[in-house]
Amino acid sequence: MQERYDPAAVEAQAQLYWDQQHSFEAKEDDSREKYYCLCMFPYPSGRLHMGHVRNYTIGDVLARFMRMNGRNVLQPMGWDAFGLPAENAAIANGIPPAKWTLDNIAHMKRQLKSLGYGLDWSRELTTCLPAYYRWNQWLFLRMLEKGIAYQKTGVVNWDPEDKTVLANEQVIDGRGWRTGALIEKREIPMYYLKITAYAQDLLDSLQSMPDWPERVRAMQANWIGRSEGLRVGFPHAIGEGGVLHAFTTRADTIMGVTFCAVAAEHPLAVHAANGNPELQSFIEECKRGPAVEAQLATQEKKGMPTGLFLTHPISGAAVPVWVGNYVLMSYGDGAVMGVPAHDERDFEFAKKYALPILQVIDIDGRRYSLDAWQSWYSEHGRCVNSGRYDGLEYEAAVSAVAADLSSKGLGERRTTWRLRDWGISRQRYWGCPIPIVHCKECGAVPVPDDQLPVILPTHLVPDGSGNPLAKDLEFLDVRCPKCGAQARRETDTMDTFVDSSWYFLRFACADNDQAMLDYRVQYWLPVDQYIGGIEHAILHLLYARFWTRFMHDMGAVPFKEPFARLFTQGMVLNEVFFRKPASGRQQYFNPADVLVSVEKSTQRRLAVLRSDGKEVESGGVVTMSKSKNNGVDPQSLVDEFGADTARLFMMFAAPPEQTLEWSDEGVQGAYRFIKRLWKAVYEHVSQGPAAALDKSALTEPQRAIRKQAHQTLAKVTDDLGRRRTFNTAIAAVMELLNALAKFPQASVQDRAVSQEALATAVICLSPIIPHATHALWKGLGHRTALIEEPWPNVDTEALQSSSVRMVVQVNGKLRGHISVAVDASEAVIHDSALSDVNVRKFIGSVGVRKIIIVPGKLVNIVV
RNA sequence: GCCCGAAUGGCGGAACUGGUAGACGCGCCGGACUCAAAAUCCGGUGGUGGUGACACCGUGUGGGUUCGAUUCCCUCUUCGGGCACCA
Repeated sequence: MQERYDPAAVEAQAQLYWDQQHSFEAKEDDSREKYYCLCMFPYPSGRLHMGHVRNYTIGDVLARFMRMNGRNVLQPMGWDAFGLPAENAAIANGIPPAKWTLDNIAHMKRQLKSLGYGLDWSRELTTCLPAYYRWNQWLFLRMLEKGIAYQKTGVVNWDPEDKTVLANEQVIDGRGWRTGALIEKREIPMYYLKITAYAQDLLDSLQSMPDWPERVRAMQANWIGRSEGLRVGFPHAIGEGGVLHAFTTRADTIMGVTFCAVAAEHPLAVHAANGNPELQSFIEECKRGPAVEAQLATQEKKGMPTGLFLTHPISGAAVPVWVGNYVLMSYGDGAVMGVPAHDERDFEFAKKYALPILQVIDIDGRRYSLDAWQSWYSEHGRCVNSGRYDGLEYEAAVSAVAADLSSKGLGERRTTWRLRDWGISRQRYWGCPIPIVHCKECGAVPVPDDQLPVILPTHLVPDGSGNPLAKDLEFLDVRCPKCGAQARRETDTMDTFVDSSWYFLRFACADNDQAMLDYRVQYWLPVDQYIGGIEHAILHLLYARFWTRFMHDMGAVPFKEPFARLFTQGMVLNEVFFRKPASGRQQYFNPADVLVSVEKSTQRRLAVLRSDGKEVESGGVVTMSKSKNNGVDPQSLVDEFGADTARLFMMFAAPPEQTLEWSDEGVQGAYRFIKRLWKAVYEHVSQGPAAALDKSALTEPQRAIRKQAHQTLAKVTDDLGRRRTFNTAIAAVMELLNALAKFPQASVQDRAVSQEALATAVICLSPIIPHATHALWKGLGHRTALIEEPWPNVDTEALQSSSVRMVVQVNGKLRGHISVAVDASEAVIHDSALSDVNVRKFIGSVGVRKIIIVPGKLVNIVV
């Protein structure tokens, strides 16, 4: 073998071998247990970023590990190729999104290959090609048939200058990102998918998904947000009279209602605004407000009285109606009953507008003060000032109120969900066309299956002024499928989350051009291990679970949950640097181009741009992203040190589930380690072949090394297979190598033990640094390729030892160590611990009160 | 604002089920090799006190449970992720 570690040569050779052997092309084989290992497919933004390298290395380590454990592994890859960035690039450079996207894919595919991932490229899929997206359209039509897809109006961000719809991301401080124009909200017709029809099932199933992280299940459960309460009716004589409905989970506080607040879009608000210009302009202001929930929740709470009154359903008192900018039309009935005494938001609102606050819940006679909100105000307690409900506890009060309201026809128990239906219409070019034709006579007509796919033209170049599809006559002009009259194609495209909601199914049969899915889905699915960033914990994963349920209900797949086991990797973060010009867009600078220093006198951190030496602002440490320009290009690592070093460093830097703040200090250490391993093997084999191991004739140091080798194997097996802490697995192998470096190579059995230990180290690292270990395995004299090697078993005999070292504590503080026989009795351990000089010093003349023994570990003497 | 996480040496992190805090790596310091440097190898490295054995302090803050808490409970702070049209 070569003396010098040459990553470029070693990696090219290993990759060539895998290619020639078709090592990663997965074949269905009923006699073998399958393992479908899937990483979230990338958006082809141009180049791989560190998040990709982290994601795909985790996946590859698991895939290779499971392969060595005998599983028939499928690890596919594809491209989430529709989306906004392609249009932005088109606007900036005048290149059609199709060309930009496909070029990016070609480059990123080369990068993935250079990293040595064991991917089955024969199943590659690309969502922006008709071969894939035709099935989006086909399934959308099935959803229409079942009433799961339907049309209603939705609100979008409208840039009046560019006359275009903007994504939330393109709205900065209420203004369009390109024009700086004030953004308006517009209501337009859109298609929705009825995910709420599955709300209960999506929630319930979370209970029986033990192999999903607890935190992801908690986030999804909260997102679905089931809440049980009462839908209360407030009768009124406004207009032709009627009932205003408001949902509450706190019917026990109903006697504390001093106002009701409705959303700006609510019919009562609209009614009141008629002939009330002041209210009209307030409603307009609310409508201009933010569309994003985070901004909505943090904005100042404002309201205005409508001058209208409702009747309290129990007391009959008059209740004023207000319009509140914090009331969401999309939740419940778009109205809330205001109980300022026991709801923090209502309290704040009532104080601001001098509305009465009436305490109706008491907890242990605590003193209620109107001065400031206290957290106990919203806790469950006993009704007071509530007439016939006085003295009732929460449950009893809610039941009593429910019964009374129900008898009056003014209330019913109701389950409400936070989850809303999924709006999939996008007024954008670079997405999957929604297969609908608009006919003057027939209305919205679904495109018949035999006319699918509706092909997206690929030559258009968006210029920022609206969807180019809407100006493309060749696309627009169409005959109505029903009546044959001149008609117009729908120009909205689908949300890209549609594409990613079923791609994992398609990998089973990506080559089938006759059907969306086929029999192979039954062999490969569900996905055994899904791996992706924690940022997808809710939306993508919930949409995929919903989509799979629909397909299950139409009999297309035999399961409801697509991902048996989920692993969420932490984000890769880096500092953000920017300058904000007096006008125009914020400009971001890559951290590589920024010099950070600390001023000695003031301890102030100073960041300057290398090119002009002038200061830039720091925007904190956040996820690496193209839009914030704080990414680090992993290609530079691969170019300088090779793929194995990049992989090893990424896996060693932090446990995969944890957030990783980028720093490339330590890359050298990873490289150095591979070189040391290489050198250790080289020096070992250059003395000729090692003799066979004779386990019965080992010296104490030889036994010790053997023990450590097998302990390492046991730890790595557990760390890779169960704990998924690749950093500690690597550390264990490093320790083994450190021990081996101090181990003499004098005798024949020394060399035999070394041979075994080195082979163990190489095998243990092979899922992580597959190229170098591929070469080292051959170097160690093996004829077969490492990729075909089964994962070894631990020799439990090697782990045996006769004595054990125990810690001795006095009152929980470490005071000494003892070494006793493994099977020593408690009495022997006592005597041994009490005879330690230092221990005796701390016991002194005080009597021993208690002795606690943790077998094999520790003795604690309590005095 | 709401939901979900996280916080340990100069830095990344380890301590898996409540039982030796700081494994492993980086950096730094000292040494070897070298004309010199790089590379490599050897030794040291939480803080304070002590020549030393060793002692005391120490896991974001404040409290609690326990023989024993980085680990469990409560409080607060800071940071990260998500909030439905970025993907």
